Amino acid sequence: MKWQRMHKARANCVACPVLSQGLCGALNDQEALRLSSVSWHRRFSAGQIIHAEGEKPSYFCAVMTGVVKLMKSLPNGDQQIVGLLLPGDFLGRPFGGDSRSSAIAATNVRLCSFPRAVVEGLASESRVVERWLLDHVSDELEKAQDWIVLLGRMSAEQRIATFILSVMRSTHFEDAAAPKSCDEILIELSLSRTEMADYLGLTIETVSRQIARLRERGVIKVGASRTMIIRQPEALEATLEAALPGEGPKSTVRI
Amino acid sequence: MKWQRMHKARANCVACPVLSQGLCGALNDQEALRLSSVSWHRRFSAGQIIHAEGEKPSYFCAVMTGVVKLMKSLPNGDQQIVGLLLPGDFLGRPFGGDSRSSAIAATNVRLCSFPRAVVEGLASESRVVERWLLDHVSDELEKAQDWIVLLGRMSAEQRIATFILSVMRSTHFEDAAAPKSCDEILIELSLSRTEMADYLGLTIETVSRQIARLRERGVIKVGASRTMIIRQPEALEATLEAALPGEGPKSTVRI
DNA sequence: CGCGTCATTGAAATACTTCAACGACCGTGG
DNA sequence: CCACGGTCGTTGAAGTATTTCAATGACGCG
Repeated sequence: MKWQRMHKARANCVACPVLSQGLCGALNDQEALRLSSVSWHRRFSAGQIIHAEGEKPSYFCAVMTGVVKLMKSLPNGDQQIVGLLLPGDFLGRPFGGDSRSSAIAATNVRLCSFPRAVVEGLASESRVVERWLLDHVSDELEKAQDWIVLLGRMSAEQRIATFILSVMRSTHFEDAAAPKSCDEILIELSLSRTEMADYLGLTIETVSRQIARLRERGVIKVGASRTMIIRQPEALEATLEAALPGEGPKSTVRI
Repeated sequence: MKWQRMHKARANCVACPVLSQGLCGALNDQEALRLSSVSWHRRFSAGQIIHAEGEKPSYFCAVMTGVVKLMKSLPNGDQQIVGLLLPGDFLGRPFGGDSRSSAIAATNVRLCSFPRAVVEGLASESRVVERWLLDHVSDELEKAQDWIVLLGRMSAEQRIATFILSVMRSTHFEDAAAPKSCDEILIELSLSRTEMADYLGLTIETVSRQIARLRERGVIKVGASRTMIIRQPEALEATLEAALPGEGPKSTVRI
């Protein structure tokens, strides 16, 4: 397995999440070589603009480490995060025009960049590349639809709980297979309070208060520098089942 | 027979919006023939379930006429519309598994249905089909991101204004080219108040009240059966520019 | 030490929801 | 034909979750 992968890519791709989870894993040797020969790495520190709204990006980027936020601004200065990119995710719309949102590093970020033309050429020639792109965009669409539900129908408490759980699951996904009894789960939020507010459609104060309430209830323990310890994951999940007590969820389909 | 059919589509495709705006327009003669030979039309009346959340749809559908709503339900019975499909749009995730939302006819609907396998086969073989799908899903993602901004950051008044404007633009798009002086624009909402509420992340009462306010201000005139006349489109647009009076939009990029 | 950013907390304001009642419309059946 | 019940939309009054405004504390850095 590992041996086979060694052929696929250059040495510095071996430990790259883009290979294990992202686009590069879908490539054959020839394609991987072609792509890696024109790729280069870029670093951005937290807060730096990777590219601005309205610009046509001249390259595609795969996220290697860190978190990238996609933001939109309103005329009054409000901002809304419309997506978060994690390692393995892709930045830039294939065959698209100007970007409709700006991409900003939420943490320190390492990107693997490829010229637009090369990726588009690869996609036009390779069935698997175009298929991977289609699947990836479809996944992003489904995530966006989940977020629409969150923003449209959830209370502040539920939004916070959802966010914490999603961060937990994205970093401790192995717990699903092996439910260790270590019920003290340490997570790193990687977002400031302001960014959480922009992501969850709340104000910074509401975010702070809801986190304080969870802390007071003993559900979480807030650590320094955007870390937190989850002591009662069930309590977080319980807030999401907003069904009325003593009554199952209404199964009536509204027409 | 065969020679006579070498034009792009069957007779009943001629006036079809899927041909002019949707997938079928991207096909060559051979592909169009292949697809149309296995397609069949279905009708749904308003409120009927086209397919349910969690099921794997066995066919893809293109919307010919009417509006389809994609909905998600919460355990407490709340619902949220996560997308609206208009004529030319496509229903069903290519190469996807179970549907993550249910599709319900919002109005009377006519669909053109194709077996999954045929569309997937076509996409695997034809570059343009897969490209069209990619572009279409990417468009849907961008629309979803715009909706995230609406749900995350807009007031009820702004949501209503945005919705009315979007309906107006989708039916009177030609006005952009030729700004006729007929400033009485008649639109058909094609959504009930309940559906508007589910779409905009509000309650039915709030929707009703906001529409009443617009009517009282003379911005719109509410007609029967989900129609309305827009008298001051500028007023609707003005509510979206929520910039503070006498002051331009803040251009400071928050980090 | 002082300064800036970020987070927390309190009190007041408000936008939206919830609860409740009523009116309009429409097909059904007497 | 009109009375009846159903759905849908409107409106009012009360309640509440969240925002807004404002002040303070914690932390890192020159």
